[in-house]
Amino acid sequence: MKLMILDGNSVINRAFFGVRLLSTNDGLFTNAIFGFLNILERMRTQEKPDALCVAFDLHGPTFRHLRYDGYKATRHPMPEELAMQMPVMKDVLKAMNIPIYAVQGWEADDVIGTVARRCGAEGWDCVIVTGDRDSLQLVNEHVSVKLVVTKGGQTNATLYTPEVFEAEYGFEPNRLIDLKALMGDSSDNIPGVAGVGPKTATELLLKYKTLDGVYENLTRENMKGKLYDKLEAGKDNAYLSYELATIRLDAPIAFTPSDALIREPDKRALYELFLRLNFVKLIDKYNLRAPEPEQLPLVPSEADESATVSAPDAARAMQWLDSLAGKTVAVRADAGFETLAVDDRAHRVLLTKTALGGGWGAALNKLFSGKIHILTHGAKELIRKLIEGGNACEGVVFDTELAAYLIDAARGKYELPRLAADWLHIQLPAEKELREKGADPVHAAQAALASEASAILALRPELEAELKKQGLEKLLYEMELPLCRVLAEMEVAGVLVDADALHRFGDILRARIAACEAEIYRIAGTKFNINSPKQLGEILFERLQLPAGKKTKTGYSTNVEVLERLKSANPIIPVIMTFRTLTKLQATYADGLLKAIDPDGRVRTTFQNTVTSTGRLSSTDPNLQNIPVRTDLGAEIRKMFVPQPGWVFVDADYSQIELRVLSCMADDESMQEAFRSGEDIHRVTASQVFGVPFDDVTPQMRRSAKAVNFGIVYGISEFSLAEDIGVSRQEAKNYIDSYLRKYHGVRDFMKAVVENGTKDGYVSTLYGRRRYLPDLRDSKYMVREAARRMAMNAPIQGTAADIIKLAMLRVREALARDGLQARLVLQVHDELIVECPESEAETVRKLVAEQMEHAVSLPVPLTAEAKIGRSWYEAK
DNA sequence: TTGCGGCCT
DNA sequence: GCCTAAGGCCGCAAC
Repeated sequence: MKLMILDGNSVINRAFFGVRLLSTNDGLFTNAIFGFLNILERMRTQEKPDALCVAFDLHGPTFRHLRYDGYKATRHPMPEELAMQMPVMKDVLKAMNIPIYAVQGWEADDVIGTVARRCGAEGWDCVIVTGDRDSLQLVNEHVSVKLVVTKGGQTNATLYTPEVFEAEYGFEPNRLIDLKALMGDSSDNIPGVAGVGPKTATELLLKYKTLDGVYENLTRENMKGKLYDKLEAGKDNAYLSYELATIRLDAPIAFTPSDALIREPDKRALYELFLRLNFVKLIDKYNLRAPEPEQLPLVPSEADESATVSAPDAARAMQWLDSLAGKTVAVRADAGFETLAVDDRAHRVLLTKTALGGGWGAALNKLFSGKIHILTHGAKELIRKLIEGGNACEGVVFDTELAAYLIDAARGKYELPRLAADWLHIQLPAEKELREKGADPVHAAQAALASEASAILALRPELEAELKKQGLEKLLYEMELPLCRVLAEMEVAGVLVDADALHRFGDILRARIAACEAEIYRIAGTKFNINSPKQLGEILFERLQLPAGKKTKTGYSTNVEVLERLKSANPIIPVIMTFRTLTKLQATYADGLLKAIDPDGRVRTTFQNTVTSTGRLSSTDPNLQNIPVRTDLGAEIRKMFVPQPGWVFVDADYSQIELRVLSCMADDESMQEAFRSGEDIHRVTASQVFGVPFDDVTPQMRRSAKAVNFGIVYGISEFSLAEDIGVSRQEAKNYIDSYLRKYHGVRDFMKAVVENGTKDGYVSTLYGRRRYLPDLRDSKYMVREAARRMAMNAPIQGTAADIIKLAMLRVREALARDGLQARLVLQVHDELIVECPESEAETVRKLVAEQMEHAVSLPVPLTAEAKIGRSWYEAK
């Protein structure tokens, strides 16, 4: 039989420092618990013990402290982030039915030693899992130690048997005590013999076997040089250390190995704990069945005793909807928008196209007339579906997805089951599981949908309280929620793409690509897949013997920078670069865009409003925020984006919005003055940084200043700046230094942002949008530096994102107010594109620029330039 | 699914 | 001495 005992404090410490800090929503960090369980399970799999228990230290002095004041005096206090996890860790172990042993006044090591000895007495084997080498002294034929080591995020364990130990140390395990007695241990503040370190101590032990042996042979002949004096002087300390270093085998615990025989966990309790900790995967791993979801009343509630939900016919539905005026309901739509689950707290109703028949549209119009307060998950999507169906879309007052995004934009995912687990500690019945339980497909889907509606209702107060706590209410109610309507309209509107022109452009590209291909194969002397970085690398750096520069983790790097350096080394390089450009345009933009054109000739993107960690929008399916513009050939694509016949585009973009925002947030008088002067900002910066009169700024100086301006916004490093503008690191450093001397408000701001971010755990935009950056406290330099750059960039980028969102609301409002047909079609971070009848062009141009410029009031002017054109290319 | 490369602000 | 700019999306190759 075999027992495994874990040194709880030691293992949880390893876990804490080995796993990234993650917190649940109530501020509890969970990384150490997660890591502990990982280690526990891995060790359990490897060792297959019959019994399992954990030993912990308790607060307060031990007999060692009483024996020697200095004992562990220099020990670091446990970080608060770890301390808060300890009680929960113990709860988890209790729920797992794993016994915990701890004795006041004794260390976990002594408890472990005692347990190990009792195992031996009963004829059991014992495996000790710990991160602390001290326990190795316990190793014997019955006792082994799994030493847990965390290295670069990887946790590994080495099994120490007597043989392994002796091979490494050269003496038997319990001589470790003698070793420590001689050399001491700085981490426990065990003194040892002054002047004797690991080398001398080991040498002495190899020669004289034990501490006693050393002192029995303490003569000037045996101990050369000052060693004799050192040992002589340190004798008391050595024996004191021997005592302190000895793990006791007689701790006062009631224990026999069979007490710790492995038992089934308390599944219910463990499930609750894992939910609280967000350990969703572990719930599966430990096969913890979810408790039955709470049964909510169904409609007709008295009549329906089964778990399925029934749907009213049109007459009953309309009657019920009438009764909802002024009330609040949660609404959840299915993917096909043929069923809406509506929960008004008293009833859960399914409005289905099938049951309502011709009354479907009327029911929707009543539900979304604005008289009923609607809570939903994914308001933009819901509103888009309603607009597409030509229905009313008023009254949406809360969105659990948007709320969760504002609360923590770094999460990335905000599915309802996850929110329900996090905030309500319930597991939503999934459609799949309901089907497995025997519900027919339709009813399973409907029941799942209905429980989601109920979850929305229950989530609202929770999320609202958190929004209030974080000061995010205005952002939700006055920015994100109203913006859903605007975004939905933009998505529905789409933008016209000239498919014929795109086809013609694709044909031209195809021909040029074929020519490049032939030329590349000719020079290479063989055919290969040029699109494969692997094959291309082999051709360039092996077959053609070009000097390989950077490497990626899978092979040679073949990106533009590498190719750029090789440009003159071989004529194949420029052709490959051209090939890359052409195939990119062909695949992503010509072919890619053609695939996305709807039957009416328009392309409809999805604007994601819960994706970026800074508050920006993103665009997918297709991405219309990365249409080429930089190169002439690429910009051709923009000529294919056209207004409908008789209409024009108005394209307005903010000038230097991020730098203007920075000047305000940093309260930097010099930079603000530069913007108030109305002059070209990069030129002003150049003149100030290089200390030359404005009129003497050379194009080169302006380019450098522009790069520094960009770099500042991104959280600059001199290396990257040097790389970017092609100067020495020293020169780049000089630029940055004189920049920050001139704009010292910016310097102070950056410093403060990082400091506050580290202290608070998050940084904020002018309007209170947060970004959490726990990595600011990471122990690894690189991780911390990356977080610092994010801390410096997020408030700037995020505030600019807030401002253009407000501008979009104002533009939409003003266009409607003035009865114009003009409509927003695209947003590209600092740019708005509006499509309008030719007759409205000039009015709209002025209106859009005006609304953008006055979206917010700042100490510097915000300027927006708006142009009119017959294509995106022309209008920009 | 991951890695690379490349397009945008 | 670390190895270096923020935020995205997508196509292709290769596993």
